[in-house]
Amino acid sequence: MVSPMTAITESETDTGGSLTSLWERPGYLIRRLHQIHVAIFLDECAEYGITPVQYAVMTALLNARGADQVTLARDAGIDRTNVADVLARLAQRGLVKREAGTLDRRMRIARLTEEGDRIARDMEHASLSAQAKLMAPLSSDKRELLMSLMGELV
Amino acid sequence: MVSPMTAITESETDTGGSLTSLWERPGYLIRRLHQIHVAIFLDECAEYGITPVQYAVMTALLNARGADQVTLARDAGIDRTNVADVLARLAQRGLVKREAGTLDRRMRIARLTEEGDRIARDMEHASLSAQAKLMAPLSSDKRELLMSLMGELV
DNA sequence: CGATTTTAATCAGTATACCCCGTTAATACC
DNA sequence: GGTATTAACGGGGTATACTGATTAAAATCG
Repeated sequence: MVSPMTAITESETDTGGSLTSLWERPGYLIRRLHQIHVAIFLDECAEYGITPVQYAVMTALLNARGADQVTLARDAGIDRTNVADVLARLAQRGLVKREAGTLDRRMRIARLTEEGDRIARDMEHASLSAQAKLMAPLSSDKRELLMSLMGELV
Repeated sequence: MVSPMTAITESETDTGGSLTSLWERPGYLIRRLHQIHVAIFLDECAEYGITPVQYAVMTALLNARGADQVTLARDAGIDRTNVADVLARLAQRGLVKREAGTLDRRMRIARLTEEGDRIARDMEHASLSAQAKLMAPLSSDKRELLMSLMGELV
């Protein structure tokens, strides 16, 4: 019984043959989970004005300082073309700088600026807080279970 | 931490101190899962040219034939303003028609056309196939476990 | 060595998804 | 009655995500 309580029962709506509830399907649950996480993250990190994806890229740059866009895309789990957009936005805000590669001049190596480095580290606690809120309904056992199950699929 | 911002001459990339792996965080796993599901769905339903969200709206319309946009948004788990966009695209393709409500004339009741109804039912197997592909790495026990855990969070 | 292929990045275009604001019309409430 | 409240539309704005096509540099092969 996953019905999202639609209290509207006009004669115009016919809650007739229910095939399969949407919420018994993994895709919808995953999409909703994703929406909820983004909302929580944005709320928690509102003071920084950084989105989850931007934070992913910044964290990837923090771990491997200096990376080309393909490596960055793989590390952060983002499309290659999208990395360029995200980097452009971060660069516009002065959090990231890009230089032409010396070894391979096709590449453009992205690095965090000092401010980008500082913000990325400051946001650590906000990120952890967002995770905690997201997983709050579950016990720690269930959290680990969920993480390992999702890890198997990815 | 290693000295910040030192010129890296030889390799340009410094796989330095790893703080926390991105993939040990729930948000990244959820985002990746979402991306993977969308990709599988689009691939599986390429012949119909229907996106997951469009299919969600169509399925919601299939279960409750005739629904206003607010109800539709809640049932499908989509933003209210976005429902209008999705419905407009579906209406343009002749899969959905919208009529003014009779009981509450503020509402516009959306319904599937015959073609929309047919396509929605035809896509059932493609949707199930996409789910199967997504959850393939897990045993049926683990699938149910994952579903129930995600259900708790949503 | 020259020619082909592969790769990195960019640009253009489309679609989702969320947010804000204001407006209009109809309903519901006091 | 008048006053919220609600449903939808309109516009604009931003960010994610993908598809192509293109350019330039590198690697590979004949």
